[in-house]
Amino acid sequence: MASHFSIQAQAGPARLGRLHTAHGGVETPAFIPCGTAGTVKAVPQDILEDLGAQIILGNTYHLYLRPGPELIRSLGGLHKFMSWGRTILTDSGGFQVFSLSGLRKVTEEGVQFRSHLDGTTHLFTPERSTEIQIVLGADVVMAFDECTEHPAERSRVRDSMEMTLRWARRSKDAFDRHKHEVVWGNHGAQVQSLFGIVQGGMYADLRRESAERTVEMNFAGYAIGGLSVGEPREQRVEMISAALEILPRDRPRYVMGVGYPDEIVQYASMGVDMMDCVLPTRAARHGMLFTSEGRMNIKNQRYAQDQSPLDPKCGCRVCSRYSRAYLRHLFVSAEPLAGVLNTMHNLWFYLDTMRSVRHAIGLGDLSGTLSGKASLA
RNA sequence: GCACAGGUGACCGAGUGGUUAAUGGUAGCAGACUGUAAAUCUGCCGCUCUUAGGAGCUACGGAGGUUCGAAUCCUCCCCUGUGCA
Repeated sequence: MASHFSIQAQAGPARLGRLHTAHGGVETPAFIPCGTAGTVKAVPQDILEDLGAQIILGNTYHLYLRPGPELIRSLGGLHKFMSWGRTILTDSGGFQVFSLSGLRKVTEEGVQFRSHLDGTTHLFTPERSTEIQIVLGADVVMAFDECTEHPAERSRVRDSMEMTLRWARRSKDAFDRHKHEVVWGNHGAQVQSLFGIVQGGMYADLRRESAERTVEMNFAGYAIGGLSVGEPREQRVEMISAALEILPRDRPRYVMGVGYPDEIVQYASMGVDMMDCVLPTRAARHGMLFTSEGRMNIKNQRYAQDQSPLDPKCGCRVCSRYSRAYLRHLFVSAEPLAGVLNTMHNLWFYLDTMRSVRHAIGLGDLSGTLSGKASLA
């Protein structure tokens, strides 16, 4: 059996749902912390569980380069390797086609990367990416796509989109071909599922077409990719709307790489079920914290003697125990604990925001959630 | 006391006649961060004015001097380090 998705309540276009995988349920709308290299940076797995993360994201490209899929397979798969018993979604490496643009060459066959670690050359194809993700043991496998750069001419976006569609087909074929080859632990059955990815740049009609043609391939879920690449927010919303028009309502819909707290609330209210973003974790390590009052930079001089918690309205372990003055001290002193505590807070803020969103959808009214939890940029 | 070596902006440390308010670091102040090449990157960082461009002032231990022009050359003095007495 493959993982499946069920919807429990709706509030307008927003849905309260549950994604079932071999590693437990994921209540949606869900925020997915990014754990690129087999770790959500700065946070131990047990704390991640305490924060309420039900799913995390791993990255095929990074784990492939180091420590390598065969090593992870030999150690029992990514879940066991990193001691994470809940759901894992792996990104295919498609985003690295974008972010490592100076280190790769794209052809129809796939993408040739020069490793950012040691300069060696590696070929990623839809087949290879899919196989690696299967070997890693990801619960949700992402199709290998090209995250198109922005801005881009329409013809360039169309070509890129067409290639992503062909790569989606190849990913799907590879997935169907291999998915019974790997049997993990006590589950006794292969229970991974594959999501397709909608592209189409900043052209709404291309977004719709990409969605239609991706849906024709019948994936377990659908992602909307190629966003948060420098476009204005209104445009992003427009592209998400265009794709959501087409994507089936009975499958999970996942917007990749977003966003600020108020953004994820907004997208959830539009009917998006899953979102991931490095922002809360990266920003935390850089001293930027999200609070009910907006964002704050903990390194600011004005917090040097501030004995109050980061966010008086926050229920997280960091806010209930440590002062702004102490957190500032840790950050300014470059103490590793600064990154740990800051990340714990930011992730709690995101995950708690999603809990509020789910609660509101359950009550049938999302109206208060946006303003109540939003941390404006 | 003698001999070397030095004294540069908050600190460390380049510069050895003009393009030098003075390279780089550090510290400080602020900003950015969206499927993580990110515990990273960017800006500011002598003082006073200015709407911008900019203007004025002060500054390379101290005091003199040479020169059109000195952190840079000369003289004397003060101080620091090392070595010898």
